[in-house]
Amino acid sequence: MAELTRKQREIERRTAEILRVAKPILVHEGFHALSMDRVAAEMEYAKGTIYNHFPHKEEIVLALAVESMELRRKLFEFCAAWGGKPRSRMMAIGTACEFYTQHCSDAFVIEQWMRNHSVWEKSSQQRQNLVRQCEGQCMSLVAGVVRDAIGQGELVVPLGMTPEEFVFGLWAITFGCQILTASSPSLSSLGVHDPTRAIRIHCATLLNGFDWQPVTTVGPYLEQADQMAKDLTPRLQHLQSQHYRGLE
Amino acid sequence: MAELTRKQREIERRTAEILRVAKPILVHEGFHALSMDRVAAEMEYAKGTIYNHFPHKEEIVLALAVESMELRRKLFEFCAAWGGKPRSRMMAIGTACEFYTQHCSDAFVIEQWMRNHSVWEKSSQQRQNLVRQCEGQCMSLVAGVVRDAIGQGELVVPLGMTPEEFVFGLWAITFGCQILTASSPSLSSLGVHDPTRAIRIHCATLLNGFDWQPVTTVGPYLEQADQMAKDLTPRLQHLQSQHYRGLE
DNA sequence: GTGTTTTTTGACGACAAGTCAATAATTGAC
DNA sequence: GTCAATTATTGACTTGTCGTCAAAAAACAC
Repeated sequence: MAELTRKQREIERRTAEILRVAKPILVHEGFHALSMDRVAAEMEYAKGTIYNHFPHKEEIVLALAVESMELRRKLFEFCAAWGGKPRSRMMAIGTACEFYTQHCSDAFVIEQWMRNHSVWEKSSQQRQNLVRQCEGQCMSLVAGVVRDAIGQGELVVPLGMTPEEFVFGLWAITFGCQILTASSPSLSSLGVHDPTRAIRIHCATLLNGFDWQPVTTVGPYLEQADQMAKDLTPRLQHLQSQHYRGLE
Repeated sequence: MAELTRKQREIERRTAEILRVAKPILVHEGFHALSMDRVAAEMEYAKGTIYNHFPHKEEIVLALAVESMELRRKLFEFCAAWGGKPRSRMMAIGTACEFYTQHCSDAFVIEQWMRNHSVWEKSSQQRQNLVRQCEGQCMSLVAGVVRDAIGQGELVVPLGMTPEEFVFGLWAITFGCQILTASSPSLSSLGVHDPTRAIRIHCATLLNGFDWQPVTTVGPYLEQADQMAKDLTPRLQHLQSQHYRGLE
């Protein structure tokens, strides 16, 4: 039994090593540059050995995506419990999203590859479920904050909308902003000079529109957001480094 | 000169034919299934001939994307001029977005492929510019509606935000919703049962949050949106069929 | 009709995915 | 310690695609 575990561990160690080698290739050179031959060559193993770990490169991408999503969930977990009122906890989650995009850019890029049709549909049900599970946990965390707000009488969600559908709006706006920023290099030439600031304003206005108490006007809100980013950044960085240390 | 034009036309006719053949492959079977060999075989030409028209398949995708973006612009042009007050014109544009995603799903899928890193970066500057130009025109149309609202005193955009940054928020939320809907087949299991309705509510609430006059409560807004979709759909369908007829 | 230019063709080299029979290493029974 | 059985590793091989290019065919000019 102990034998089996040692072997098991060795295999897992090498699986992790494959991911470590594959990650910078995927992130910096793109999916097409990530070839099994190249991973094998860089690790000084034969190609067949890599195929013993992953049936195709799409599966490597999804394995990396699971890592990324788990980091995201960690950040969300931390922020969902941060501060006092639900509304400021929601704001903290927004800060986590900004942090993730800006400071965990590898993870963010990997998440985009994961959402690629051809990558997703080729990958195993099992890893798809892991991703979905993480996604569900992130959703639950944020919806939990919304539920708290409703429970405390600070928010009324209109017209039979579920808390999850409420969250979906915020998810769509932050996600959309990030994808557009990443895929439209010329946003500034379109007249959008500071997308992050714009989205902060939109989020604040949206929550005010729902009359989520305490309602905060945009000016003070932006200052609060800056302050919160300053407070949270070192703690999130700590979580991030913990996460990657845990994977070695 | 007339000779040259005839030849020119023949070349263009075949270029269009290539796109006609490539489109269903890309839309229904994905980018990897779209190979030059296959296009050549289906057209009963040699591969080299296809390469005379497009230097690689990424360029085919971008050519299709230009078609798609032009259709989008047409729909936007029509809707930006529809109805009376700026706020209802903005609503019409929202309806156009829904129409585009639901009834021009080919075009919508193509747009997603176009935003793929590896596709975009490989395509020619020239076609990238055509896409950007269309994107810019769409942005201008929508920002124009915002400018009208500001000019008529019905909207105040806060804190030195440009109208384009205002539009960016709406773009992000609709775009984000569409991508998430397309790439998360399990939205419903996350508790999001009617993403379109949710986004309609969010958009209405957001505009109300900005105090864009006339402020409409969510209930009547949803009814209005349904009515507008009913009124606009046949007209948009007409534009759509015109568009594709124009390409033959 | 003939020489020139343009277009089309498909064989070819390069490269990556994924397979698998042969080879090497590990294990555990005795 | 030996050896048969099991397990892991290897890299040559098949298949398929990209993108090129010299040769063949077609179109054209005169």
